[in-house]
Amino acid sequence: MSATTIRDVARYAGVGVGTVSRVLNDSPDVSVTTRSKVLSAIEALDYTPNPIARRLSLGKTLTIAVIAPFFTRPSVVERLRGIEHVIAESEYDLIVFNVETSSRRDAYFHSVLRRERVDGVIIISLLPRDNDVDRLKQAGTSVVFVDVSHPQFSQVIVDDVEGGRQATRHLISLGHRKIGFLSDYEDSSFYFTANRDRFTGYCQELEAANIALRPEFSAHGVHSRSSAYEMAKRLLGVDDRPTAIFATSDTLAIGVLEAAQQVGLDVPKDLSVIGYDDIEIAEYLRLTTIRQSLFESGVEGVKLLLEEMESMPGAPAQILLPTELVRRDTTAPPSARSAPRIFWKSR
Amino acid sequence: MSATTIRDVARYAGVGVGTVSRVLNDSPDVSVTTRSKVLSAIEALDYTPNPIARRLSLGKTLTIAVIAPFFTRPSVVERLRGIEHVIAESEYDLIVFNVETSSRRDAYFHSVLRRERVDGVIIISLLPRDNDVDRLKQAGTSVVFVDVSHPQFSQVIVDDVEGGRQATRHLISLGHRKIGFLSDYEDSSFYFTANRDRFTGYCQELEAANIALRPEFSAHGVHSRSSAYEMAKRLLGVDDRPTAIFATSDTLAIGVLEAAQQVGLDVPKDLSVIGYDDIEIAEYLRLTTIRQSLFESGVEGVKLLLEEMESMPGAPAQILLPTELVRRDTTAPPSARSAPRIFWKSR
DNA sequence: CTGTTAGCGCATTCAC
DNA sequence: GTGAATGCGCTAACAG
Repeated sequence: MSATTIRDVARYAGVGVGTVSRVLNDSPDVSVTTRSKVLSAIEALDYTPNPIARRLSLGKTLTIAVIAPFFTRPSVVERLRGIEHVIAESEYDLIVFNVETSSRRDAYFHSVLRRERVDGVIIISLLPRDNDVDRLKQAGTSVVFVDVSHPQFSQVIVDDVEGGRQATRHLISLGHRKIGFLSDYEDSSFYFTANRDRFTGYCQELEAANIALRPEFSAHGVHSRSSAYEMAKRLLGVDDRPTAIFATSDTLAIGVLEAAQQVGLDVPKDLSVIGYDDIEIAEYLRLTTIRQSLFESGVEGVKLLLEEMESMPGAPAQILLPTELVRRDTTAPPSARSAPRIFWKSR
Repeated sequence: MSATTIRDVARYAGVGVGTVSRVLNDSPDVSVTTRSKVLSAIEALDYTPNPIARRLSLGKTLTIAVIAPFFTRPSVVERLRGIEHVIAESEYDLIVFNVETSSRRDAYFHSVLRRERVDGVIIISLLPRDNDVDRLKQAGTSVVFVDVSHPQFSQVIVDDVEGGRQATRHLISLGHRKIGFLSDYEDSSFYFTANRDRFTGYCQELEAANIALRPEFSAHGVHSRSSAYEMAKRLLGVDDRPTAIFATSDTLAIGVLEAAQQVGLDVPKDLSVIGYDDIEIAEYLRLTTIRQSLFESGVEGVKLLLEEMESMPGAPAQILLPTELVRRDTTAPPSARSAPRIFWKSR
C-alpha cells in the first residue's frame, strides 16, 4: 500500500540509506554480513526501488522509444518483436509510438527525441525530413534507424537495391519481359528509402537484360492491400499487360493476388507475383517473395542502439542484413501464348 | 544539449520557479502579463519540462503498461492499436510487455504490477493465477483485463458463449451435424477464458439441436497455425469425419484450411470452416468468422482504465462488446450425400 | 566499509 | 499574484 522506500529498508536493517543503495546496485564494497542484513530487510518489506526516483537521480530515463508505422505494416510488428525480445533482458522500458499519418510522425519526431524523454530511440521505416535531421543530430539522444537508409545516421538495413534485383532477376530468369512494379513510395511525406532502392534494383536488372523500362508498368500508391488492389487492376488493364508483377511488400502483393483473382487471371499461370518481406502469412499464401530478417533487424537495431548509448560514436554505423529469394507458388514462366484476354467478372 | 530546466526559464523570465510551474500546469491564478513573459521565455529557451522530475514530484508514473501475447496473436496487435490510439491523446506513455511463455507472464505479473512502476495496466488475453489475484487486488495499481473474464476484475470482453453459439448455430443451420471444434485452451498455464466459453457455446447449441457431443471431434493445442494444421489433420482423419470445423481463432482456422487443402478436401464443398476474430487477413481469405471489435476493445479498455485510475471504484466494471457472424465463402451446406437436410429453427 | 548529505527537476505548500 | 522553501525517492560524493 504505502510505498515502502529505501529509508524504510535502511531503518529496518539498521543501516544507512547509502548502504542500501549500495547493495541494490551491487557495489563491491559492502561487507557480506551487512549485505545479507539488508537483503533480508528488502525481502521482509517486499521492497522494490522506485524507478522514477532512480531515473531522476541517475539523470537517465532508462527507456527506449520506438517510432513506427506499426499497424499499416505487418513487417514492422515482427521487427518490434525482435526489439522487445532484447529490451526485456535489459533494464530499459520500451515505449511505443505508432505513426499512421505524417503529421503524427512529425509530432513524434519533435516531442519524443529529447534527452529528457528517452535515452534512445529506434525509428522504423520512417525517413526524417531535412529539418528533422539537425534536431536529431544535436538532440543528444541516440537514434538508430531500421529499414531506412540515411547517410547521417546509424542504421540496420538490407541492401534493397540488391533485393530489388533478386526479385526482378527471378522474374526475368523465368522468361518474363513485361514486368510490373508496384510500391508505395510515392507517399513522399514518409518517403521510404527502401522502395526507392528496390525500384533502382528493378531498373538495373531490366537494363541488364535489355528490357526497356515501361513507365506504364509501374504504379505507386499508399501502403495497403486495397490500394495495391486498385493499382494492380490498373496495371493489368493496359494493352499488352505485364505478365509478372513485383510488389515491394507482401501486403501489396496480396492486393495484387486479389486483383488477379478478381480479373480472372490465374496465378501463376497467367500472372506471376512476387512480394517482399516474407511476413508470416506469405507462407500460407504460397507467395514467392524476398525474405529479409525482420525479427533480427529489431534485435540488431537495439543492440546497436544500446552500444551507441554507452559511447556516443563519431561515425554512424551501418548493419547490413541479408536478403533472400524464397520461391513459392506465385511465380512461374509466362504462359506460352500471348497474354489471355481479361474477363471482368463481378465479385 | 545541457538540459534547460525550469530554473533557467524562471531566471530568463525574471520570475520564480513556482510561477513557471504554475503556467506550465496552467493554473488560473497568474497574471496575464507574467504568463506571457514566461511563455515567451519557454519559447526562447525551447524548454520542455523534464517528465521524470515531474513524475517524481507528482507521485505518479504517468505511464500505462500493456501485457499481452502480442506476437502469437494478430488479434492482439489490433487491440493494441486501439489502445495506442487513445493513449496518444493523453499525457501517458505506453509501455509494452510481450508474453510468449508462461514464465515470462509470471515475471511480468510480478514486476510490472507495482504502483511505483506504472499507474495502470491493461492485460490482454492472459488470465491471472490464483496467487496473482491477491497481489493484483492490493497492488494499488488499476488493472483492466481485455478478452479475459474474471469475476474480480474490470474487463472488456465479448460474450464468448454467445459467440460460440453463433458460430455453431450457423453451421447447424447450414445442415451440419458433425461439427468439429478446435481451440488452444488446453494450455492451462495461460488459460484463456474465451476459449472455454466458446466451447460452452458450442456445446449448448449442439444440445439445443439434439446433436450428441462427440469428444473425438474436438481438439485443443497451442495457438499457432501449424498446431491447428496438425489437429485438423487428426480430426479429418477419423472415421465419419466432421463436415464442418469451428476454430476459436482465425489463425487456427487458417491452419484448418491448410490441412483441408493438404488432404484434398474442398472448402466449403467438402468441409466448412468458421473462425473467430475477423482479423484483417480473414477478409482476403474469404473466411467466414465471428467478428469481434478488436480495435474498439482496446479503446474501451484504456478508457475504462483511465476512469478507474481517477477514482478507484469498488466493484469491477464489465464492458460487453458485440459479436457478429460474418458469412463469407468458407462455409456452406454439407454435400448432399454425406448429410441429410434437416430442419432446424433458428432462434 | 558505512552513515550523512547534497542534489536530480519539478509541484506545491506557505508566507508576503 | 508571486517568490521562496520543502519534499518526492534515489544515487553519489564525502567524511569518518
